[in-house]
Amino acid sequence: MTQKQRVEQTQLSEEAGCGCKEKHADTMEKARQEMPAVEELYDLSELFKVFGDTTRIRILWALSEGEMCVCDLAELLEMGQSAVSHQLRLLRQARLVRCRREGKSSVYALDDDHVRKIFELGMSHIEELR
Amino acid sequence: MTQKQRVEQTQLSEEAGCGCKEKHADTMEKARQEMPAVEELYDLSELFKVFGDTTRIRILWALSEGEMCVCDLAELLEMGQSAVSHQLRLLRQARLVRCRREGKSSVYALDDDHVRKIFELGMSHIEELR
DNA sequence: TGAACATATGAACAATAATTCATATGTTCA
DNA sequence: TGAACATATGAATTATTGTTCATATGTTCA
Repeated sequence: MTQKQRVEQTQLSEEAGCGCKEKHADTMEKARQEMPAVEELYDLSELFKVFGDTTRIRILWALSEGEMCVCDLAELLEMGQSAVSHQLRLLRQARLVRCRREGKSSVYALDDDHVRKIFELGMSHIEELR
Repeated sequence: MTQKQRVEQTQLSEEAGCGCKEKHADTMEKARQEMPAVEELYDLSELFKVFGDTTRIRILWALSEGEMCVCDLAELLEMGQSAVSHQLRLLRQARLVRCRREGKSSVYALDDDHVRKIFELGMSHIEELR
C-alpha cells in the first residue's frame, strides 16, 4: 500500500464515507436524533454486561427459584465462596439482587422482575437458532 | 482459556456449607432440577455479552432506525471502519444483524425482533433506578 | 486490466474483568 | 471475651475482550 493510500484510509472517519450517503441519509439523520445519550447507552451496556457472564447467570437463575445464602450458592454452583461473593457484589450494584443479614448468613434474593423477563427473551432468541 | 472451561475448573467448595442447609434445602433442590444445562446458560451469557458493550449497543440502536452500511455506521458513531467491522462480525455471529452486499458496500440490518424488546426491558430497569 | 473504493480480518497491544489467596469484618454462642 | 463460622474485600494473577495497524478480499468503473 502506498503512503498516499494509507493517509487517506485514516481510522477516524471524519472524511466523506461511501456513496450510500444519499441512500441512507434519512436513516442516519433519524438515528442521530433518536439515539439515546451516550451516557444512557453506557448504563444499558453495563447492565447487560452483568448478564454476560456464566457465573452470574447461574446465580441469578438459582435465585429465581428462591432466596439463598452465599454458601448455598457456592455449594450449588460448585464454586469458591470468594468468587461467589465477588459476583454477588456486582449483582447488588446493578440492583438485580438484594440481601439481608440473617444471623451469620447473608440471604440473597432477586430484586427485580425484569430478570426473569430478560432471561425469557434471551432464551427465546437462542432457541430460535437451534 | 474460555469462560466455560474456567467454570468447570473453579475451585470446589468441598465443605459442608452453613447452617441454612435445612432452611434452603427445598430451594436448592428445586434449583438443581430446574436449572438449565450449563451449556445452555453459557449460550445465554454469550448472547448478553454481545449486548454488554457500548459500541455494539450503539450499532444496534442505530440499525433499529433502518439499514446502513459500514461507513455510515463508522461516520455516525465516530469510530474507525475496522473497529465497526469487527463488532459487526460479533453481531452477525450472534444472529442479531444480517448483511447483504450492495455494490461496494455491505448493508447491515437488524435480524431479530428480540433486540428491541431486550432494549426496552433493559431501559426500564435502568430508568427505575434513577 | 488496474486504480480506487468499501469491507473484512489476523496479529499486536491495551484495557477490562474473573478468580484465587489471604485476611478483614460481622455474628453467634459457650 | 474468645473460638468458630459466614461473608466481604484488596491485591495479585490470569484470562478475555476491544481497538488499532497493516493488509487482504471483493466490487466498480474507466
